[in-house]
Amino acid sequence: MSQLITELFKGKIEEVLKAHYPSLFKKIDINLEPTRDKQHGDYATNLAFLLSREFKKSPREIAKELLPYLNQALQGIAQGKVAGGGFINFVLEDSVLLSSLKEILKEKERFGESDTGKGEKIQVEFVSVNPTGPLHVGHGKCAAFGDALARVLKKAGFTVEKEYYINNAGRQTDLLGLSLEVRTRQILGEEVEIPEDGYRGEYLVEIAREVLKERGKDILSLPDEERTQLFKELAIEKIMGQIKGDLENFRVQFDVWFSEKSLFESGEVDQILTLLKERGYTFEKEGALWLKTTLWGDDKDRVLIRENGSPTYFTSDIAYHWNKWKRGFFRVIDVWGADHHGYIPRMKAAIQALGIPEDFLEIFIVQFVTLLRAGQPERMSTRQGEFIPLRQLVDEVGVDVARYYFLMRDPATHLEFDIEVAKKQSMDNPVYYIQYAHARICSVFQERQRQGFTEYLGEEKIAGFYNQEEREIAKKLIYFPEIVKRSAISRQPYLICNFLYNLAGDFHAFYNLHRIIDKDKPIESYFRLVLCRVTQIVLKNGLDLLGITAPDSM
RNA sequence: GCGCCUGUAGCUCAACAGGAUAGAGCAACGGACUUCUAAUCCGUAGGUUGUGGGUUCGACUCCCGCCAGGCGCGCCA
Repeated sequence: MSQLITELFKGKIEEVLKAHYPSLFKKIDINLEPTRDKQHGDYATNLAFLLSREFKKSPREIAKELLPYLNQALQGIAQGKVAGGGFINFVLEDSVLLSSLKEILKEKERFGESDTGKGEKIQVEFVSVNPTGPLHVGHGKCAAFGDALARVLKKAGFTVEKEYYINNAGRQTDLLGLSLEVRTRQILGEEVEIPEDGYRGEYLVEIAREVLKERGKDILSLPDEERTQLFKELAIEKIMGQIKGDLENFRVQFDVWFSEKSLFESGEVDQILTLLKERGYTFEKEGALWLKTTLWGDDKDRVLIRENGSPTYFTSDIAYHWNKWKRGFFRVIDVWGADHHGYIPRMKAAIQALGIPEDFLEIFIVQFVTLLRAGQPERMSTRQGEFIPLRQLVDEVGVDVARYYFLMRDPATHLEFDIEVAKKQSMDNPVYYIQYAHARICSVFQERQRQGFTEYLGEEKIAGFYNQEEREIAKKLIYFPEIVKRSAISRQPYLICNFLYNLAGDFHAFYNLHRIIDKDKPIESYFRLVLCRVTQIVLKNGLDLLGITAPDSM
């Protein structure tokens, strides 16, 4: 894989600093970034501002001093100029851009990869919805985020495992089983009511019908304990089946489906309790066993074992994270819905109570989605049985659009998702804008076929840019691996969305201004076709990271 | 009351771990298809970055106070 351009750059700048400012070179965090304004060249550094503090000289003066050395070190890569109050602006040599394009041609679908992650094992656990109902739109946002994040991390050189934690133990699942039994009885005409905290969603009626069809009504005459257990298992099995189906339909696949129940069966929950007791972080009060989470900044201590002797969800969660730790991950990332954010301090505390470094666990909170339809907000809550299933949204707008809308923003912010806008196949819709660029390129290649313009002129004919628009595209393309890297490190897949959107914009602008295939100018045409090919590769690779298709025609 | 998230153009959002004149799309207005997909492009207009202080060469960005909205504060999960 090719070296990241800014890293190459920074290495050279460091050499200069080392040679001329040896005392400072370690202290300074070189900031080199692509310029926002083309007038300022391709890359800029604020180095002189940082040095001026130490040397008590004006930044501009320092920049001027530094410039000859930098230009010498960057010979053949870029040349700099001093601008503004002390910025040093660099213009990349065309030859660097051109050779990078050739590398993209060679790397194809691998382009964008880097060794940022050094193969470190990292786990992304997401969705992990209680199997008490189908996935709704909010879960979709978690699913899109977790999945894209995993893809991005992998591209950046991490070894990634995607995991779903199945909450198949505890009181909620008991209630679920009970609710299903009630629904089944209701179908048979019995006058029974769903328990107060039970699940009232229509989906249980459906499942009840299935159960009756498959098992017959004899199921209801089984002995109490057996019957309760069976209804619980059936409910979980059916609902997990639905959830898996919904996720697959949404192009989300998991490497591991981890069962909460297994933590009890393996004795890990008991082990964790013993461990915490041994470490001296537990105490008894009011008949319950508590963990001193306040030692690590939690608001209050938390119950591990209830007065009635049963462990809380928190306890199995601790065992779960202990299990993750034992599996040798370098980091684990939990993606949680916004309603769980109050849970973060206690989980972080638990990690530390176990003696695990705090930064082992990263928790990302995904804020809610507000669905709009004709200006009417639609609310979601699994408990009340009022929600828009993910499946329904996907049926309406498609997987590509749904995924893109969920991914295009920082998940920590509230998302307004207007179904009507998303359905429009128009410029309101950024997904189509990006996909359209890809389809257009495909169509250019079809046109090439039709015109019989198929001769291969060879790399040596890639001589130089014919206009500014081509150069802009090339500049953007070579930055893709760095965007992937940044996206991975900051855990923000939406950077990929922004990048692709801008790249598509540059391509559309180029396309409208310049004829690509011109039989009278074969070398020029050939170069532009190469540029198209390379753009196509990057668009495709970027869309892959988002789990979105790159259509050949639209 | 406490905690977390959010506040940028009429609307939806950018601004890359403080950088140069705060940018896109939509909506409005005006242009570009006998030529590789007009789901596109080009242009005009639109701003006291919620508000008051502070930190510094420089603040949408960091710190403190206020205001507004969302969410959470169970021996539920």
